[in-house]
Amino acid sequence: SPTFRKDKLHRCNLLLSGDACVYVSRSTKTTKYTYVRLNDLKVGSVVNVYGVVVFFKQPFRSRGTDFCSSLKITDQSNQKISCTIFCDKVDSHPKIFQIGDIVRMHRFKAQFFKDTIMLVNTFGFSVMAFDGAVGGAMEPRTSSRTYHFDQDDQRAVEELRLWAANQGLLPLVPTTPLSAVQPKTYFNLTCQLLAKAPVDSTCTLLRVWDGTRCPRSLLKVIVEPNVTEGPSSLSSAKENLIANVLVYDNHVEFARQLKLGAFLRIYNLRAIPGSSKVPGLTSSQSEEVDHLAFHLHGGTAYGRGIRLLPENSPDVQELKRVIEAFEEDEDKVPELNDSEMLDVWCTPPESLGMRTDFVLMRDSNVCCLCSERSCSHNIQPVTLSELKRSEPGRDHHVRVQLRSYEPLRLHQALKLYCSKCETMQDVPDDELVAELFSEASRYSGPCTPPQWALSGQVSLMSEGKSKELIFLMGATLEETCRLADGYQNIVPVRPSGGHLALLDLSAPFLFRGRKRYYGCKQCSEAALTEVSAEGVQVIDEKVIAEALGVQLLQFVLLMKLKLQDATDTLDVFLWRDAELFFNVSAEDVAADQEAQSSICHTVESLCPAEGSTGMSVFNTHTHTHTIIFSVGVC
DNA sequence: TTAGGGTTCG
Repeated sequence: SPTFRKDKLHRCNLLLSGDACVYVSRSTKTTKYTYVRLNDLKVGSVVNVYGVVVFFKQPFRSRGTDFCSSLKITDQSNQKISCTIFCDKVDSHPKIFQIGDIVRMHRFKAQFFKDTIMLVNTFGFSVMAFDGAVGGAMEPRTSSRTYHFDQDDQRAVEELRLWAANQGLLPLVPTTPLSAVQPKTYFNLTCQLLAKAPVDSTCTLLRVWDGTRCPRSLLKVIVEPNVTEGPSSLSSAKENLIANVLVYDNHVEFARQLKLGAFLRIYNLRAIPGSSKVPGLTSSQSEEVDHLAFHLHGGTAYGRGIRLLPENSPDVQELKRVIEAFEEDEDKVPELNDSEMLDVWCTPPESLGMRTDFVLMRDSNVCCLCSERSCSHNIQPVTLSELKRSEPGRDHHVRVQLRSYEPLRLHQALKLYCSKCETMQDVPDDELVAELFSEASRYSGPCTPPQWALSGQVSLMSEGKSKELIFLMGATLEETCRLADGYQNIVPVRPSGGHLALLDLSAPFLFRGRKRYYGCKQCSEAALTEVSAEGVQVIDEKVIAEALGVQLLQFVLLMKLKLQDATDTLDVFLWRDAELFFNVSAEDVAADQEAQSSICHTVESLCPAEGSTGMSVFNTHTHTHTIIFSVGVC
């Protein structure tokens, strides 16, 4: 089509009939982009530029329909240029982490505003960001599936880094640890989110930490436990490190979307000494005077905002090291050293049997929905130290407190289990899956779909197609998910050796609504064959997995709990009966927010608040190498 | 279209 732009990706719906077949080729010829210096912008021209960020605002919701980012950049010409980006997709905005980051901007229009020239994005724009440190990672931060980045780009980034370093543009301390926060100052904080709670419609509480201890006592904000997302109580050592951050107004929406365990950078956070009134408090906070409160005021002045930092960013890696060091220190258990525990944590469960491990089940007394347990409840409780000395193969009751649990981030408790080879693995994160989709769509070539497959157009939001199976090629993860909203069964495929094949099995082989299904790499012998709907009411994941030669992986929950009584502590694993214990299915947990919240509530209700004498009774049954607990509450 | 850097209601 003449309306297609060369070297651009175009998306279109194709309606094919009969044996019609369409090949869409992508040019491998690369365009040479030209970049202009910031002192050479002509009003009205659309340009590509490189620059060092000297000021930025994270994307914020504008009064229009888009998010808006605001930057000021400079380059070797020393000209400082303001840039505005409007885009409804936050992901398309520049991912700026700190002053001194480098950006590459394509298709920005130079225009006049208040007697000065500035840049605004135009149709087809793209933005990339890079670490600004000399010798830093060259990996571009971009959401683009396909992007152009060659040696010239690398050189441009390196040159800007050197220049910026000589100009002293990189801040010496981009963020301040809690241990160095001064009262009455504004600072940037890199931290992990442990819990959050809405305070009122204009204010949300974020409980964060960075593993360092603020020498000043911190404001203790108490909100109703039932509105808190995340653990309502933590060990006192950990509690002392937690900063309560109150975020207001426009930041509330962003805060609401944050997931527990996320790594954040909060910009322009204000440390306020002394008492301050906090809405919705249930304790007499105002009497406390010598404490620091942290406020993220409303508005975007001075770049106020919050950004989610990716796990692989160097700052997050460093933060994790500090946090882990603290946790290791706190978690020292005499009978098991940390590396041993870590081994277990990362070891498939079949080898857990080689150790004295414990699996918890929830007792019928706790929750009426649970089935009756076979153990009897007139067994006298034993202490943990007695239990540890006992021979395997016996039933026990123990009266203990649940001191802590891991992982704090629920999604890490969710694992994929292969019943055939009995191995367990983490659920691949979206970033990895998206990359697999993107990889699969990059390889094109002649491809003959099997005779039984019909090619054609699909429209979104089709209902009642429970017997339909769609093989989808060349779509992104996002597109696949969107399509899965309307279709029951979607199998992503890629061309391979002239035929259709499944994607790498690290990616889900099947999407059914919000649910994703994975196959075992080791045990599957995947081949694309026709799935017969005959004799079945609904084509479900089992039918499809079997037809495709995929060994279906099962969602399971794995948690580590630390039990404590007056005599000892005991680390126990909750695995085989985790679903019964929580009264949710792991598969639902993978796709359903409500199931996730239900687990949080259960764990929190069993983890007694600091100083409480609340006790739980755990009934245990030991056999060979595993002790099974059945839990009741007294 | 929106914003167009420049501290707060809390």
